[in-house]
Amino acid sequence: MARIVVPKKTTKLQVISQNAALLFRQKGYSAASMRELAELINIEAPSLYNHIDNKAHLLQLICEDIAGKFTRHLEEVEANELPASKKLEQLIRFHIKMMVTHFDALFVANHEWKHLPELAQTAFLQQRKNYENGMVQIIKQGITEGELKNHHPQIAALTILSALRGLEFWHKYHKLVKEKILENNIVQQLLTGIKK
Amino acid sequence: MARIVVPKKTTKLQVISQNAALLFRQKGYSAASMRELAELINIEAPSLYNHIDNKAHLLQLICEDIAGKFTRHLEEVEANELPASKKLEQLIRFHIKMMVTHFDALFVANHEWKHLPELAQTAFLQQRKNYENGMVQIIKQGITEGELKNHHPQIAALTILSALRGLEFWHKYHKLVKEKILENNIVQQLLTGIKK
DNA sequence: CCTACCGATCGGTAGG
DNA sequence: CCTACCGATCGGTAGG
Repeated sequence: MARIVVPKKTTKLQVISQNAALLFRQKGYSAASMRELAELINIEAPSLYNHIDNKAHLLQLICEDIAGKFTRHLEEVEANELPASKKLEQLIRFHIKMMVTHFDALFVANHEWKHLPELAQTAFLQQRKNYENGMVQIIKQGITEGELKNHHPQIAALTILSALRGLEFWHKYHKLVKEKILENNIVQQLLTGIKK
Repeated sequence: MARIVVPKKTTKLQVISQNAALLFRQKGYSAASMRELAELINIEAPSLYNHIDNKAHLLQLICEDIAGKFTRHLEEVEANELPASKKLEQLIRFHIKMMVTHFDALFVANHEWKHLPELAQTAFLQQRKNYENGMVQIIKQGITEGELKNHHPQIAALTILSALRGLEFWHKYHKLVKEKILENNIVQQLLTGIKK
């Protein structure tokens, strides 16, 4: 039997949504026009609608992709039996990796989800909430096991998550500071603080 | 001579810009229309232009006000001779206070500054950069004096600032968790970390 | 502060 | 994938 090779083809829809992520990040979802997007990929604006339903549909693709990646990673982390601090470290490093490899889409998901249609927005926020809850559980585990300080677990999770969400402007330091150094500094600071 | 009493009058411009901050936060600058804004304060849209030059001018007022408040506070903190950790604590607590008292405007300044006209945007980013540099200097001072860990000062400053910028979704917890408890948790976590 | 209104631009459709 | 085009909405002005 012949080996079936599935070529890793980039579909037109993928090209469109990648360029949409770039454009939405640069100008914001509302200020970005479908005509600009079309120009980026050298077609006329109406041709976009052979691949997508409407503008919001594009935003939905971007946000769902990002949410799915984080959700799946959390599940992987939860599946392993590790100390809480190790799990947190894995989550933190994944955030940094995503910021480097999926900068535009992650930025858009973080900033433009308010413009999602109602159903998609509800689903997106639910996944976000689940992710947050997962981190809270890990922190509770760490407190129970005596590894972490007895902080308010939800505040602790939100503080870490908001620090990571702010990773955006670390993107430009990515060229100035070696990535691993950046990553290790952030991990260390979020886990053990800055004070001696 | 008669005592001159200056009444603390809220000008129409202030009413407009407060409502603009609310609207820009809720819908984003680009998606918010001047007609909606006018409706919020029960006048017709063209009447807005008796008080402002244009839509961008409103965004400018909001961002400049926020930037000015942070800049002045930093200068106050720098003027006192205190250990670096105390200075950082003051900055952190001020951020939290601003998030509670100027939520809309701070949110808009953080999220919508990209839509500022070029000159205003340059000035805004310069003030932000100065603020960041001020925090870096404080961290360097703390390292020199042996009080803080020898972290990369700029990464440390950006990590703290991005955590604080994410304060947005703590706004809703403000009713659930007592403000001082929230504040103390955040200060402690950012300074000393979560790990035992 | 209002009415009346304008030019520009938008997302999207029809039809091929 | 294109040309031709539409209805809606936008920021803003004129004139009082």
